[in-house]
Amino acid sequence: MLDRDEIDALFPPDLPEPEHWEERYPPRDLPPGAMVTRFSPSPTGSAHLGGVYVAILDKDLAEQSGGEYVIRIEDTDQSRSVEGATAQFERAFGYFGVASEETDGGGPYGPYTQSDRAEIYLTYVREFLRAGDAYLCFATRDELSAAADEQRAEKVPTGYYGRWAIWRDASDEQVRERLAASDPYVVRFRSPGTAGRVTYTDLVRGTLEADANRNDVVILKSSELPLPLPTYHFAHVVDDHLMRITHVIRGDEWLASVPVHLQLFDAAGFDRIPYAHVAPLLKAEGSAKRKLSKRKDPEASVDFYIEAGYPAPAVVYYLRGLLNARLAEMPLDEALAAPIRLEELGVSGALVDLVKLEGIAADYVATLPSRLVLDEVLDWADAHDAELAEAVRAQEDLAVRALDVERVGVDNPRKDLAKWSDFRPIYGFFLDALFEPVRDPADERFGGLAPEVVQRLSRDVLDGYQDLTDGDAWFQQVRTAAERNRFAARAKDYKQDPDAYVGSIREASQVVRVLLTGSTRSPAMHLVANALGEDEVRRRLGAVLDGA
RNA sequence: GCCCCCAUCGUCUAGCGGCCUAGGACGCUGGCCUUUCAAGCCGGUAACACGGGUUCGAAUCCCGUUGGGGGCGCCA
Repeated sequence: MLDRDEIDALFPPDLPEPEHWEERYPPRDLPPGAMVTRFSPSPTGSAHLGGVYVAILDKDLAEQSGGEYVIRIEDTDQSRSVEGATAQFERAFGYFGVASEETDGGGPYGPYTQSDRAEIYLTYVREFLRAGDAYLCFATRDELSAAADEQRAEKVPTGYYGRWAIWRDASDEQVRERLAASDPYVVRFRSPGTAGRVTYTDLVRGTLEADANRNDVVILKSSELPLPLPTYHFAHVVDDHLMRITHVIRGDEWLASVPVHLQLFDAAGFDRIPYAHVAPLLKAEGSAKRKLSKRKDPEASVDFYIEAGYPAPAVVYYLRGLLNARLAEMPLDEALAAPIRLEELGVSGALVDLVKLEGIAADYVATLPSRLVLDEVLDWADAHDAELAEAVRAQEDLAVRALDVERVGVDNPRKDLAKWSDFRPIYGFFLDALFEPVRDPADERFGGLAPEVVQRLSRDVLDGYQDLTDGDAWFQQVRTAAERNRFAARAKDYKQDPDAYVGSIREASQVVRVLLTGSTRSPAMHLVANALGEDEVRRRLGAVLDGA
């Protein structure tokens, strides 16, 4: 082992001792049972839905216990950091209500971005080196991959251990020689290396057992790097200890690394921190399921939900229901306020079901007053659909009236809006700027009726048309025009004797609907007509006569 | 190749040895209501992966098989 002077010479001369950090980040003064959790995303692109999923858990647990919820940015792989990712995170976390007070810009345990904490890690790396719990490794990438090939060929576990751990027991002379030559090195943990098994308790899965770690993992990356940073394993141990985290909640892809982490905590002399490993969000692929992937699945990115304008409470409610099934059975308001319980988390991953989310979102939007819906639509449109924003602002009162149709004063409001982007296809026809009059009497939306019939119907409805507010009276105008054109006045009449008519009242109604809305689906026609006003109704019904 | 985790309707799940002829919700589907489309209401469809044990008794416990997921990086 190198002399202490030689080890210290590898580090900045003014590097603090561990005591310095221990004092700077003292144990938190919190009530008993308070949980301190942390959400630690990597800024490698847009935020992942799975991140929001875990963050909801983290934040809820901290808040319900009177603890703290920390957001820490894990950017120890500088080459993968994406410009602007942190800003995007902030927007996304704000949208879904999982932002934190304790992150960069606030909080006594900062900085909260790992690349800003390099000095802290170095203190502890030096400490490991001094204690002989770590050593310098000059192995090249080629040597490492050759070792792995060999291990696979011998059908033994891959890794840096045993006779493949070529620098573990290297002589001081060898090390000094490489150091003198300024060869790049990494710092590796000297694993206790004992064979055997470890058992530990996971808060989600209970007692787990695995082979003890004997792999000398890298704890500090290459000395070649402009800023040598630790690997995840080491940063996790140091940060979660110094930030006084009480519960490490993370994706279950980390399960296999627990034996390493446990050894690192022990070697550092830190108290172990309980783990809760959360199953990932899944995506169906054919009959198989796999982890929701940001690369392959657009719905894995939180931007997907923000861009489509899914209301945040609906998404959060859905995610909470996946976390704890109990919450999915409760009404939204109640479920958002109810605590999430760690012990109720499922152990196998859940499929993200967009159909179910749509249903939840539609139910939620149906509970909102029209004015509020429109405000949300406008907020969304300002960022994602400028044309819609302009069209709505030009006729805001009409837009509110449009939303009122079959929403206000009824027992069962329409559930036709799941997300803000739905407004345009469903209510856009109300707005002059977005409505495209139907001029072609042969348009396929009329369901194949003869163009002359379409035109005659339109003309007859128009003849003496009144903007009646009584639904039956209003519709009587359509019925009269329909009868005059040999449509059955009632669906039943048509059913009894189809040959006596050119069609039923249904087809005739559809013609009027299409002329009025451009769509084969719409809220009750007389309400639409009332909202539009008589002049506009006449304009729209008449459009199909222009060519005649 | 080695290691770990998981396994109830299409989906989310209830179930923690007898209350299970397996319950609920979403979906799908039939009907009712309705001038259309929704909404609403009523009904239907559909699962304990397989094979061995243990037990008077197993969806529940044990073993194995199969299937799925994850890990084995100077990525997190």
